[in-house]
Amino acid sequence: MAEVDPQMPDRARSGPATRERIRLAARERFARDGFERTTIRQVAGDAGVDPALVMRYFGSKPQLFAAAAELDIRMPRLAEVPREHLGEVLARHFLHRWESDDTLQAILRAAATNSEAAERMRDVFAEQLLPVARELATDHREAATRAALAASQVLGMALTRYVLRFPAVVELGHDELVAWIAPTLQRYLAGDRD
Amino acid sequence: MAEVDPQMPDRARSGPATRERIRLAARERFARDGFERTTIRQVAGDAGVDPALVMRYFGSKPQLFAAAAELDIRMPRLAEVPREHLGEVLARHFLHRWESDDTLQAILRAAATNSEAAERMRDVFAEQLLPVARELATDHREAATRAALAASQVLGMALTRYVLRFPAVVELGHDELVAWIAPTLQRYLAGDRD
DNA sequence: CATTCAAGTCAACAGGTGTTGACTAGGATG
DNA sequence: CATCCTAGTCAACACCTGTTGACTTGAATG
Repeated sequence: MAEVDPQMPDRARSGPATRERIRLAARERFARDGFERTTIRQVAGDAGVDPALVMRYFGSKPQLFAAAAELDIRMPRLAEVPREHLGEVLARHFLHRWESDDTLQAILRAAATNSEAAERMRDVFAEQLLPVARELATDHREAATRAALAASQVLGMALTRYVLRFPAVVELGHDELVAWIAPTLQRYLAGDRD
Repeated sequence: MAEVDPQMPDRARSGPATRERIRLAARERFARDGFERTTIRQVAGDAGVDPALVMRYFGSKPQLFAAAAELDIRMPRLAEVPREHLGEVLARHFLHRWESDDTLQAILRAAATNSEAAERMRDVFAEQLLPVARELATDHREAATRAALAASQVLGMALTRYVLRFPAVVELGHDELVAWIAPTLQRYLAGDRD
């Protein structure tokens, strides 16, 4: 039977737990420094572990990134949202999503130089926005265009706020940012062209 | 007196010319691969030159990047543009600007991991859009917000089109793209909040 | 022709990288 | 107690990086 706190020297010697500690440390580094500037030795150091253990658990640096960038796409219930408020709900959702953890920042920073990360970013937005656009526009091609345009504004906001850190964007509160951006998303997804 | 074509073995042995060749090769690499993945040896190879010569001319890799990312900010005459067409003129200007050479792509890719490049990107947009916003909004703080929001859409477009290569954005022609984005810029710079 | 000075090359350095394989703890099980 | 398997460490590998200093080339000048 397993003892309760059998006076562990420093930390429990549990496989899955350290694996998760490594994964989170990697996510933070990738989010802050991007793919190439993040080193296995740094991640190992942050997790209090030998670099070889990182390799043992994840196989290679790209695989470590893939694991660190895993994302569960939680979209809000949009069926019950009135069509004219879709832009607002989406703007608020994405803002919260980008700030609740640093997975998306990690993917974005890495995507600038890593084509796998770029592909993952495309997939994320295809899964999140395409269904919404398809429900509003019957034409598939037009729906894809509208979803991508909405993505361009969401990503532009994320880029200027979290990566390039434009002061004027960083200083805006959630409500202000939503007030500015929601109408843009609304028009891209459901509006006319002007 | 200088001979005209004195049967050069391969290329003229001119300092400034090779320096410029190196600078352009570096710009291309930085635009394609970002800062860290670009190596001095690659740039030297592209320019048909020894790596040591790159160092001799530019001093260090960051200084090489700074030289490669030099940009002359050519803004169109905006004084004679009717206020209600500002968005359209700007959208078209930026689209052309991003595609006429790869300097901005180089800065954008590098900016994801390099804080100097991020600062340069902030400066570029401060110089380009702030004056426009200031002419339309008397309040300096509001002008800065409006300029930054316009920047977020321009950069979001550039990111999805040139870096992440969202198919739906890549496939759009200039006119279509302008038709979609111009109203957004117009509203950010000169419109109400909704 | 001899000199000179810029243009350019060569070979090496010191340090950091991802990755590997052999080794060592350490707690549960027989 | 002996065994066994997982968790973890150690030391090294091969390679690539930015950067340096000594050297060579080559064309113009005196």
